[in-house]
Amino acid sequence: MVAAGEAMESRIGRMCIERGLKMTGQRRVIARVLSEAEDHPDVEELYRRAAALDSRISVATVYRTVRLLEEKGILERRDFGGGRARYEATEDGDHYHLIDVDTGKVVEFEDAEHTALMRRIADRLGFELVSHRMELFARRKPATPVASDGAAAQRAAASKDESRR
Amino acid sequence: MVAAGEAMESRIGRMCIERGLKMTGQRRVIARVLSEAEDHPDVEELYRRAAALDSRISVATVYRTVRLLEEKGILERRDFGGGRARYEATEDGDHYHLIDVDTGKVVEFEDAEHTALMRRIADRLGFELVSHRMELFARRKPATPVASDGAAAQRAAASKDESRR
DNA sequence: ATAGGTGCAAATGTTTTGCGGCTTG
DNA sequence: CAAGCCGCAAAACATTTGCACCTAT
Repeated sequence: MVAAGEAMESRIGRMCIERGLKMTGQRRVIARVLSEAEDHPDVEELYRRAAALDSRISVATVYRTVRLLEEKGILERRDFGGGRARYEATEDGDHYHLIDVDTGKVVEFEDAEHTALMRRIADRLGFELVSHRMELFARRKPATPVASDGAAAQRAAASKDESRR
Repeated sequence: MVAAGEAMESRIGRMCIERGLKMTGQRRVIARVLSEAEDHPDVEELYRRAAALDSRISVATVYRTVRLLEEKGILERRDFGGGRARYEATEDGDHYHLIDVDTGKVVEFEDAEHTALMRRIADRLGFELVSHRMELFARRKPATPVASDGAAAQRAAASKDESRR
C-alpha cells in the first residue's frame, strides 16, 4: 500500500506545483478530494468532501480553486443539466458521457470514430476544431427479451454512482 | 408579398393555437418575434425585440412563454456557453451547431451519420437514446495557403450573425 | 364566468467579488 | 516581504414565483 504519509501530495496537488501554484492548506485538501473523486461532483459536493477533511474551508475557495484549475487545464467543467456545473480531472483520451435520465447516473465511454468525425466536420465548414462536447441522455433498456446476448455488453463502460439531481 | 395584415398569425402563433393555447397580445408578439428570428436569441434579446413591437410586455412573460413553448415542443433550448439559454424553433431534421470561439457566430450543420452513431452507442451500452446534444467550438481557418481549394467550401453551412457573448 | 395570463417586485439558486487579514515562496 | 490566498458577507446574474389584477374563450 501507498504509506499514506500526511503531507503527501495528491496527483492533482503535484500538477498544481508543476504549474507553479501556491500550495495552501485548503488548496491541498481540494486537490486531494479531486484526485480521489471517481465521479463528477459539483462544487457543493466538493465543498462537503473537503470540509469533512478540514473544516476551515469555505465554498468561495472551492469555487475559486475549481475555476483556477480549469483555467490551468487541470480540470474540466461539465454540464449534465440540473443547474450546477460538475467537474472532473482532465484525462488523456477524449471520452464522453451518457446520463441515465431516470437515475442521474453517468456512464463514460470512448469513441475514437467520433472525435475524428467532428474534426472532419469542422474542417469541411472551414474551421479548426478547438473543442467539442457531446452528451447522451438515455434510459436503461428493459432487458433483452431472448435473442443473442451473452457477450452483448461492453468494454468501455464504467458506471459510476451519482444519483443526485 | 404576404400582405402584412395586422392580426395575422405567425407560424409559431399558429402552432400555439393548434395546441390550444390562449392567444394573448403579448404571446402573439413573442410568437411573431420567434417566427422571424433567424438566429438563436436568448431571453433578454427576445424581450428587446418583442418590446420594440409592443411595449407592454415584461421579461417575466418572455420567460414564462419560452418555457411553455419548450414544454409544448415548439421551441428548443440551447446552451452555447456564456450563461444564458438560447432558443430556436424546433425543426424537422436533427441539426447541430458549431460556435466560432472568436466571434460567437453560430453555424448550423446536419449530419445524419452522427445521429445514427449516437443511437448505436447508447444501444451498445444497454440504453435507449432519449435525446442528445453536441456542440463544436472552433476557429475559422487562416485561409487555405495554396493547394486545391476552388470548390473547397460547403453546401450545409448557413452562417448566421450573432456575435454577442 | 372563469381558467389562465400578466406585470411587478420579491425570492431563488448558483457563482463571483470586495475587503481586511493571513500565508506561502 | 511581496504576491497571492482565504473567509465572510454582499453582489451579481439568470430565472422563477406570489399576488392582485386582467382577458381570452
